[in-house]
Amino acid sequence: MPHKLNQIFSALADPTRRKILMILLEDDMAVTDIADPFDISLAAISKHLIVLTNAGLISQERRGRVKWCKLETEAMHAAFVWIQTFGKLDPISLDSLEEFLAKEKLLNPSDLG
Amino acid sequence: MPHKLNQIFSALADPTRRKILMILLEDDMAVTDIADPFDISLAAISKHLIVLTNAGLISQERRGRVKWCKLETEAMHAAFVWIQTFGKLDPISLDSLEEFLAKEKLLNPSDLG
DNA sequence: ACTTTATTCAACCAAATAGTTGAATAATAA
DNA sequence: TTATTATTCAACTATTTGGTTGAATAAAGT
Repeated sequence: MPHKLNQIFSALADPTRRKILMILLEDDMAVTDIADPFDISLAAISKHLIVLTNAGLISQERRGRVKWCKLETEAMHAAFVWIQTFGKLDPISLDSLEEFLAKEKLLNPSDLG
Repeated sequence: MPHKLNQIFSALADPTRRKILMILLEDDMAVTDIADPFDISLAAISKHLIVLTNAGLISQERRGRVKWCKLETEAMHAAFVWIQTFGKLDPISLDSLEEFLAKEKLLNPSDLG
């Protein structure tokens, strides 16, 4: 029973897992399809998905022999709220705005990792 | 040279480090004073502070024999922006931009007027 | 000069992490 | 039934992590 935030931030700390989350932004997906753009084994991806599931960042539902993965927003929101509550963030920064716009345009997950 | 977000999220994943950050919200502090409320060794705290420093979440400045630690907001902001951007990637919308700006302002109410 | 205070270093340990490979399970297709 | 496909399990490895202790360094204070 580790604190949820531990698991959430820990899950987000890995670039492969962040990339998986971005891929899932596009659509719900099967494990094999998620694994496709990566160079690591399917078993490794499977483990990453378990970590993401335990953190509550995604959910997995088996239908037939395929396990569908979908984003769950609540956990990410919890992390967001923690940071927001923490406060002390800069006032409107042009930097972050530019970064935001750049990323909006790209939509290439690998560029955001 | 791991990705900055790796280090930031990884640093935030540990409850001791999150607590240290909150303590530092109150004021800049020396290592020993930060360590006071914890039950672990000073050396362990020292290591945590190095992790936080490497992530850019705090800075340390030696004055005399005391090393002063202070929050640095930029790294936290980067994590914040990443999460926020994550939620907004789906549609490229003016709405999301406006929302982005609105939230930026809300973070620091004193800048509103 | 000696002592105390503040912090880190070095060596170690146990547990966790991210990866591998090969076998196992489970559902569908031929 | 026999393959094929989708996913996980098991066992292993290398690296990282969070902690310990005791010694080392550095700057004051007396």
